[in-house]
Amino acid sequence: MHQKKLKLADLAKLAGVSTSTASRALNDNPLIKQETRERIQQLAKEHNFSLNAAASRLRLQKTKVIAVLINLDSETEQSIDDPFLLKVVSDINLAVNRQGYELLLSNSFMAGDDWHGYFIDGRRADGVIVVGQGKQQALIESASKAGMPLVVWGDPKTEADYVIVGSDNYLGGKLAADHLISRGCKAPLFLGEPEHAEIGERYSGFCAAIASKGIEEECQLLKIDITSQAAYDAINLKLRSDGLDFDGIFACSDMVALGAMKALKERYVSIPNDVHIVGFDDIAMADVSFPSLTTIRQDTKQAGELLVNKLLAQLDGEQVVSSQLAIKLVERQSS
Amino acid sequence: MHQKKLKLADLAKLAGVSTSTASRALNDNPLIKQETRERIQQLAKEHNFSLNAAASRLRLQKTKVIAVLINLDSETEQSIDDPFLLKVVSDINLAVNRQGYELLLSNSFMAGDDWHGYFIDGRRADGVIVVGQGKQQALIESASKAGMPLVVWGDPKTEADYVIVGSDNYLGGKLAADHLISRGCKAPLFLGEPEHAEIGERYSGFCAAIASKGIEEECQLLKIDITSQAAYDAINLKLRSDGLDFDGIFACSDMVALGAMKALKERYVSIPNDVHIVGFDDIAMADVSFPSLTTIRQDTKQAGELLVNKLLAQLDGEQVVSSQLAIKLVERQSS
DNA sequence: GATCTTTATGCAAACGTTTGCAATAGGGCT
DNA sequence: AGCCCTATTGCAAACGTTTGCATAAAGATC
Repeated sequence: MHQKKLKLADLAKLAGVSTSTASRALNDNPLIKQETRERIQQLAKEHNFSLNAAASRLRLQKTKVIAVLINLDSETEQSIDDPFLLKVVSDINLAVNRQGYELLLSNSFMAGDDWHGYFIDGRRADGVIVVGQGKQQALIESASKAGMPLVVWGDPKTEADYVIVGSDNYLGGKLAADHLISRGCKAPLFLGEPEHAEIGERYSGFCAAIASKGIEEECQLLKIDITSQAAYDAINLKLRSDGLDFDGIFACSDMVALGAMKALKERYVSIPNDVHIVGFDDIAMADVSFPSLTTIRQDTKQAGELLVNKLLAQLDGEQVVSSQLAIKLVERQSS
Repeated sequence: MHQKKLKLADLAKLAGVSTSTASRALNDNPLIKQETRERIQQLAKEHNFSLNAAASRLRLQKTKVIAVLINLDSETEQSIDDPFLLKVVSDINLAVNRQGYELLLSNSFMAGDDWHGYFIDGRRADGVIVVGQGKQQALIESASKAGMPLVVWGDPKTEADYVIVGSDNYLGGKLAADHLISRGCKAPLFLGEPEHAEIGERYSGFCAAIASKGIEEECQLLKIDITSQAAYDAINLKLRSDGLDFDGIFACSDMVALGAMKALKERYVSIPNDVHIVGFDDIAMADVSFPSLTTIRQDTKQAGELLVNKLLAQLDGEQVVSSQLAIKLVERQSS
């Protein structure tokens, strides 16, 4: 078993100095003689000493913690299933750590209605990153109004008085449409729910590109949930009722694209000969599927870093604005 | 902006009681008259009051936090890519929350070498759940020896003096092999690295079933990393050098299976006619791939709950032992 | 040698809870 | 009236840091 926990005072006694000196030494305060500092740090290491974070946070009124708030499906309280969002969280985690902060993984269930109260007043975190397309606009709004340091992963073009980081969804939609057209598509189909802000932008970009080629007559929109199952079902249904009246698909996410692909393949629709498909996200699966999936890549690593940096800048009192990540078309076999 | 943060003393003053009464009231302590309790709780709600978690933790010597330690690839410091592990984390999150605890998402990079010191002495968490096949056996061992409350996601058959929760990998391997054989496979191939504990068990179960049918002569093992890319490359290479000298694959994970499937499809090997495939995990993609993937389902929801419950039991001083989760063969088109 | 800097350290208060113990009031009983 | 018992509340200490201010020692300047 473990020996009794050392407190700073014990360490100080061991070193023959006062607690204040020990504290300053561990924090590398230049007020303390270099030599003393090193001696105490060495001693701390030998004894596996660690500061009590609770005490430290109480005294400093800072936690060195960033909370990541994942919007759960409020109906089912389901955990997130979309691999893309989980990847974003994972990359945020790394970025947070690189800055010496810790990551509190939370969700709408824990945080309740008063996010500022829970996280900030409750001294659980210094700031919050919100991830995931929730219907929680109102809660975000009011937390932001209450002065909670906050950055949101979403569509950066959205008008809001809080900071948003996200991809250039409009351009993504445009690129996807241009690509489909360049492949000879005459009757492209958009698969997704444009009411959702990010997807709405993708749809706008998509439509703009389509319109500029004058083929908007033949362009269709199929509103579905952002899951592969929904895409699979929707495409199946559509093929049964309308037949194959489209020759290209732009799916609002890779998971959606893969669901659609499966439905098509089951009915022996050839990809990309009969239907060209473009997805969005570039999750790992996009490269592994057969045929591999052409898609618009979102840079999650950069996203994580940007989200964190902007939040920390806010904590430093800087004025911060929303910003947009570059996206990139990755051509593969499906188109 | 936000009004100045209320402290418990302020709330007490507003209610016309002492701090101690207010504290007890908020914690629903029966020492306080029911009516007073309700009045104070009501008042707290009205003023969006929340207790300072730092102060509370300092006083209580408890954090009500559980840390989840994800073993990063120590070489590349890459974030996790495997959708299955991320799903496990996500389900742990829910289970943790349901118990009224919070989740600190951490990794080997932050925790350093002295996990007990960092998490427990540092009062960052009350206990730790380790996820992910790290080479960190030694660190786990010593943290456990130091008395750190700990549960590990891994292979529960492994001899260890800490508590492990995981699926019945041996049985999973057996089921997979039996299934392949029942489909007429005569020359099955195992895809994965048996040095890894969990995969080793799957391989043992697989071999046992194969041997009982007397076809071990034709059985092959292809050692690869647990990524779809590695599987894709390995199968490609094998087809080129040996030709198609197997008629079934048991992949150590779904991602691996999907990588293998892609390589086969590109060479027009028919699935399941020429080669039957069984994966492991049952990630969302297994159902969406084409053909959909037969696989051994691991129950991540139950895993999350079991991991958390066992950890909390340890915190309550109970004696806890490793345990095994039931798995299930999910038959789909690939076999 | 007296005064002023500079350098290095220690003292003690404060951060906001929780809780053992003491205190008070009210009621029932003899 | 005196006593005990119960129900409810308050006082004050403690959790382990960090930091403004005071102090002490040593060197620099006149």
